[in-house]
Amino acid sequence: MSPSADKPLSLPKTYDASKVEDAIYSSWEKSGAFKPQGDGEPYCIVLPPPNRTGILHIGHAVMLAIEDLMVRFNRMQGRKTLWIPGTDHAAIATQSKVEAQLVKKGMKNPREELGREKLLEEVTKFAAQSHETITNQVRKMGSSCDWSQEKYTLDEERNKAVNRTFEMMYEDGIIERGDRIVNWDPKMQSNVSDDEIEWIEEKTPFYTFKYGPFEISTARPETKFGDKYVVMHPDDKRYKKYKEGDTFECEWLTGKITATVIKDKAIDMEFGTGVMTITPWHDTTDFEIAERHDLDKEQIIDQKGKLLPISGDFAGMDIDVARPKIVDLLKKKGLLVSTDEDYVHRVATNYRGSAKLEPQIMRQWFVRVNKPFKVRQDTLGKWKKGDRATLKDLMRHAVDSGQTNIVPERFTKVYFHWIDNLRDWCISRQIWFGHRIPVWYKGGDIKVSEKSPGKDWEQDPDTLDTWFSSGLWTFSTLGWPDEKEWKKNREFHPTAVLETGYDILFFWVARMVLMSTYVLGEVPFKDVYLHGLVRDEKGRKMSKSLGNVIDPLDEIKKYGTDAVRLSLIIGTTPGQDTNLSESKIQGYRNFTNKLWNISRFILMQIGDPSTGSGTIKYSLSDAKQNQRATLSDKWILTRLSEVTESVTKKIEKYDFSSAGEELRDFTWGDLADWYLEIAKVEKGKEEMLNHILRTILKLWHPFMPFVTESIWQTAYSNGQLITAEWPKSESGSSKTEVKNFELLREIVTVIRRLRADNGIEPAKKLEIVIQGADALKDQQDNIAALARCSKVEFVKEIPKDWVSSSVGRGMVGLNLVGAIDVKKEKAKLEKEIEQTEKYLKTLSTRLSDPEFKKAPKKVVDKMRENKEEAEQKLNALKDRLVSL
RNA sequence: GGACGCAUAGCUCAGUUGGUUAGAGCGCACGGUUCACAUCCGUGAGGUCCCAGGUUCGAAUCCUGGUGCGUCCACCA
Repeated sequence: MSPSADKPLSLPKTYDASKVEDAIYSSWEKSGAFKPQGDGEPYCIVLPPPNRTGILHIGHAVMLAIEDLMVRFNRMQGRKTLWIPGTDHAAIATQSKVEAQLVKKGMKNPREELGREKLLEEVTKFAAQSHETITNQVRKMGSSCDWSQEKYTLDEERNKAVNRTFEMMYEDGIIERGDRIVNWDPKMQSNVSDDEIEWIEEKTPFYTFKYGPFEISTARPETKFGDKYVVMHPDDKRYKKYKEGDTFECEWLTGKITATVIKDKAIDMEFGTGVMTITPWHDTTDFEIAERHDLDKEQIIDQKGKLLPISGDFAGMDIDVARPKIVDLLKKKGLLVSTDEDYVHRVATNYRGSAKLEPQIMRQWFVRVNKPFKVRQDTLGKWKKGDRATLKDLMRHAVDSGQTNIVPERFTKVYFHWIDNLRDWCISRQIWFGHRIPVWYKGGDIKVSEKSPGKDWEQDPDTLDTWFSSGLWTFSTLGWPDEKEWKKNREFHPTAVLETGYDILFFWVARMVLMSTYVLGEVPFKDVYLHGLVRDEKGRKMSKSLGNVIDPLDEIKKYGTDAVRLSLIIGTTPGQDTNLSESKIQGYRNFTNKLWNISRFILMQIGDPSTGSGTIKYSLSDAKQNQRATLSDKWILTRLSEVTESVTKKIEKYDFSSAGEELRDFTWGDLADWYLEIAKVEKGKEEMLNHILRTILKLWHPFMPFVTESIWQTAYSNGQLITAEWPKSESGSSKTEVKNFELLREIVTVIRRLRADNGIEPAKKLEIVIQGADALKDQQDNIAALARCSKVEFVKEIPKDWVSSSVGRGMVGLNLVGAIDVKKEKAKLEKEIEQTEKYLKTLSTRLSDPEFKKAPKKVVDKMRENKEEAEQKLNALKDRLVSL
């Protein structure tokens, strides 16, 4: 019972996370607990690979906290659990970061100065360093992933997967090369995909010029050199007299030109004059118009952002420099009609570097999303092998058929909308870091092959979009296309869930669906769980410039990993952005310490927990144990069982926040504040306490792996908590006991309030009497201890000169001899009577309404019960008032 | 222009098929240190559930309209 003198517990008063976390982590890793074990149902998550560009940020921390929670939960439930870690080479991001570093060191143009091989060496070196940093940080978060299976998006095996997929798609005709308009980044010297565009608002002068008989407006006069088509809407009455194909002479930038009238529905009649000239080489819409009408396309701006000879005197000039000069020229020619200085439009920038993008027509590789091909497998359900479908069809079907489920559900709509608007995916990039396109050229011949087909063949210099390899991630990490590896891991695919931020739903999630359904005929994951963005306490995005960035590693150092994890899980809902403040983390640090002290108290109560009587399970269905159990035991066991069941269900439903909150309320509000207080009075609870402690440590483990494991290993010498069995809820519950215990709590609270209201110091012991709670007659000692009273008595009527208050169906009285103010006491009672009467009235009207019969029985019963209780309470109050 | 989300206590947010007199954490006020924990304990104050209609016996919850904030997509000559 008492702390055993011969084996003093070495638990300090305060939990110090920084002292134990690293050791615990490496003990887990060494023990092999992170590896899939047993022959339970397979459960697999692939870690969204962090980029090898820098350090772990708060978004990663959310991801790791949630994924580790799911993984630990499933592992403890006996599933054969595998969490595969890895990193992403993040092609453009990484190469441009290294280039920027080299420029900072004094290099002018790293690509020219170093050449392909040397630059790649530099980038690879940097990526290796980043890898060390980032994986150590992933460990710091407590992530229980199987490091022996770590993968890299750019390693040899993943390259095989990429090449194999490329070959398949090329064979099926859905990878094609073509001259099309792409988003060219003049700074990066590469194109980027539509999804990588970030639109930024910009105020630019908006000029209106005379163009023959028309007026046209533009914010970009520097692109207008080759313009020789004037386009209007076919239904525009203002320009009825002009017919498609009409030509006219007009004075323009480089002198007289012949322009042609084109009619196209892409024109917005409301905008500007309803007429525009087009620059097909440098504008997506214009390009499409030109394609429709088979018009000439001319390049005006080169790939470095300088004007070409077509611009005459401006040739070689930077576009920003040329623009005002071009306007001057047109003004001198008398062609400038007006200038709107307040015009705001949106310009396309690269979301990774915020450089302005310049559309260009270039020869690139594309994945055709709308082109039908012969489906390779029957496994998707909708198609037989050989049926024709498009990649879009596959992507839509995966979610439509319920094979993949998105949480929260509303993102399903967003997903479908994205697919509907999806254009062909440009996959070639003009950078060197990444998977080289497995295509070889010799004269006019093209061959797709991993290795050189022979002498004089030259490989395509470009690399693939980083998302091409990321798209394969769920199965390339499991060994595909290597037959042996893939066979070994086949059981883990489709993976259970893909957990990531909603901001990369399009970039990544959708592309994984595309790749997996195409290559394997199988969805990549059963569920998608999307978490929200973490913002600062005012709801602003975290950014270096605002100085509001919360670095998870700093917080871990200060408050411990468990506190950081809880702060990211509790109070957040899927798909919803959350605000995080340091004080929130502090609050959860307090809670970890509370749990520590709860455990410390229990361990001191029960002495040596690992020996004891040997019985650790405590069950109400065991008659012997049931007989010995007190009211508080039955209450806490029932609650524990309820909480176990509810928390399990909530985690299964991805409702982590609510699960954590419920556990916290139970641990702090029920266990610590009530049961442990009673345990100080009622003795002989060793087995109970042991059972409760073991259960809550297990329940908390997925949320707070470190503190729980630390306590577990201090208390129980055999085994680790990480691989312990998840608790099961009991079938037997004691509803009456729960109710009675709640009444006990209410009585104690009422007494505490009475004391506070009457200014009685807590140290002063008092006599109390209770009227009408006979079920609690054996609880005098507990009530006395909890409410700090010297004597508790059950009576028929409360003495006149005692202060009182209603509780449940009865009254509680407190001996304040002589101090009672009858007038005040009466007023208090009258007010309470009034409130109760009002409440009764609403209940009565509702109950007597014949229509109320429509309500479910449960509701009606509950309301009847409430009414009865209120009536008894009213009687008690009235009696008391009379007696005064 | 299209779609989505949010609006509940001073702050951050729960509130799961509509059903007790709407909740938590933080903050605030008051009281408390021997005996697990001051990273603690106890008590309390604080709400027109954004507004207006509607459906219903019953609405924070469902419907319609509006206001404010935010996000995504498309377009911007």
